[in-house]
Amino acid sequence: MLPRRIRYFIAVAEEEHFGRAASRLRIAQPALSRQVRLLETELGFDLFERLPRGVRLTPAGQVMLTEMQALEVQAQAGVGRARLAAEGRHGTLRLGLIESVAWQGLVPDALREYRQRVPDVDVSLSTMPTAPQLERLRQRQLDAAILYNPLEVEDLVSIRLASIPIVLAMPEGCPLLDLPEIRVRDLTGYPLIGFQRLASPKLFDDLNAALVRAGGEPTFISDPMNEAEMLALVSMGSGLGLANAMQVWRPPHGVCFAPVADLNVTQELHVLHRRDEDSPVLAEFLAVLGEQARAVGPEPLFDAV
Amino acid sequence: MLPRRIRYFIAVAEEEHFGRAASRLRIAQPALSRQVRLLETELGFDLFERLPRGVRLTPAGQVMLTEMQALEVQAQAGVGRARLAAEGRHGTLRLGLIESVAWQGLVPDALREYRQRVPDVDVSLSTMPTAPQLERLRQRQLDAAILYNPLEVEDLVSIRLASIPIVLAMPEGCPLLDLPEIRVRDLTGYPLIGFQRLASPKLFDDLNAALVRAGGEPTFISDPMNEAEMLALVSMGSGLGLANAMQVWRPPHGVCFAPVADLNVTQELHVLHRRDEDSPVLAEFLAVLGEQARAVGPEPLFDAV
DNA sequence: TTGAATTGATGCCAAAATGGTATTGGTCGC
DNA sequence: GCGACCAATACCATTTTGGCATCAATTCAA
Repeated sequence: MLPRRIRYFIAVAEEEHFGRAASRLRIAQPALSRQVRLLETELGFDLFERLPRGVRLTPAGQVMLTEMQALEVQAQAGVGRARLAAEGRHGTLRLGLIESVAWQGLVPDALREYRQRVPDVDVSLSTMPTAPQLERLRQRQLDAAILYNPLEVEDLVSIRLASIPIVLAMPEGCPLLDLPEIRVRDLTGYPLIGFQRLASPKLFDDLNAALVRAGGEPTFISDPMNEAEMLALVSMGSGLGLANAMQVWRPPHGVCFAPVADLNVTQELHVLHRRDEDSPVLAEFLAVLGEQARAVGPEPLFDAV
Repeated sequence: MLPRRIRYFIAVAEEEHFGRAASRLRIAQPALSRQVRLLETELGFDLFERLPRGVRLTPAGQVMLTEMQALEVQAQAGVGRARLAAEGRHGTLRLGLIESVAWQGLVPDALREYRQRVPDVDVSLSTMPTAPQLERLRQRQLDAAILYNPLEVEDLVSIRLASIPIVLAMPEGCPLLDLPEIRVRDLTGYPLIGFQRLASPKLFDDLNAALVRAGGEPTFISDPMNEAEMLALVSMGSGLGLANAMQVWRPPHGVCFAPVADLNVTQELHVLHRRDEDSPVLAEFLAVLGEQARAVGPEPLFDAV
């Protein structure tokens, strides 16, 4: 990865002998002689002293040799790093995700496995809501996004990773906790804390449909901006909430979770990336994520609750 | 000073556009296209993503760009240093010298001036006796040697720098110090400390001849190995010594120096180098030495005593 | 002292690499 | 759909590089 003439110079300088250098380079001696002469002409100063018998490096030649040998090493290393990047074993993976998925389970497991497999890749994590993730993904500020229920992402590739069930969030001491099994009907009479449809339209609609179908009569008493706010209200005893099962791993103080037997609503965890993105760094990450998703199974968190 | 294809790659990567890169490189676009393709084939991985409109660097290409830009800088710098060396403004000057000449006067002045003039040259000083200096000079372990009265150096170039007078070394309180002028005859009766002829044959012979000619009757009482040992004996009050005037600048404790008016013996300070040595680093150093020698004059140290 | 051996340089031609012009194929914007 | 844009391809010219034979200078040995 150095110019031919420089490689030739290094060979002659190391051998201090045109003949030996030529055979080492597998070219004829006159050709080598000429290339070195041309290099000297190009540089404007001599690299070798021509002695009656053999050659010797000039002081400038000695400096040149040292410098060019160092350059060769750096060139090799540089190409090596580029090759690692081409193989996905070096580079940067910019990953956006919903905060709660990073706590436990599939995503952190996959990240741990990925870092172990390709330790030279820098993984940059940014937790943010769905909309900003999609925006940054399209703007090439992220390489992949992990979020729930993606909508209007025909321009992106979306891979389903897992179904995360919806669980009931109750304040401590809630009578429902004593039931062997909670069903939708049991919720009748309790105030329910909802959320703005805008925050997650599909979940909102799924929940409403499921609650009605199961014979419940949901009474939503407020609509906080996000899941954390909702859980805060639950914790204050304002009512019950329906939350993503991932919250189980970091229950807010004074909040208990339990599955609702006949509420068959899930959030679909997806990983998304640009359709034109073919980086091996990303490909490897997607592969690891896929393996982990298959290993964990389709509904990993129900049992854990 | 990088392979053509690498330079081309850098241009295209920086422009992210083959047409612009081609005109910047003053070649036609198809030629550039082909060279980049060939580079990719050679490397075994792609550097650019070909989009319907324009190109974009792959992750490997981005790494490659960074690496190759750094390489270009290092290559430039390396050739620059070699060029400096060719102009004598960079490199290494390995100088051997007799310890005492480095203390004051011509040699340190010249070194100071030289370092100021060509600050990029590393000067390596080794103080050693005459014989090892000549040996190492011939073995190319030194570039120049500064010593007294060189003999049998027909294979080397020898340039006379200065005549250093011989002065009388006396212990403190010596009665001779009260004389307005010391002459050889005054030394009669004092024990004289000599030195082994082998250490400096010419000085030994010169001194003997001069002492006899001036009517003295030298009585040598011992023959130490070198000047430092001799001065130590003088300091102990064992007798008087005849020393190189350079010693004046670092008088051993309890030793006083004075010229001997009618002892017209000098040591000739020479700089020597190999006959085949044409390094600009050396040439510049010799020039500085020559200037300093002319500036200081033929017998600089007599006045200083 | 002479002749063989060694070593790098030179002359000449062949091969390979590189460059230029014309053109194609694909996509975008109007 | 038409023109503009952009890179790729085809084909030929030019430049660079390589090989072979030979030379020139010097060394070494007989």
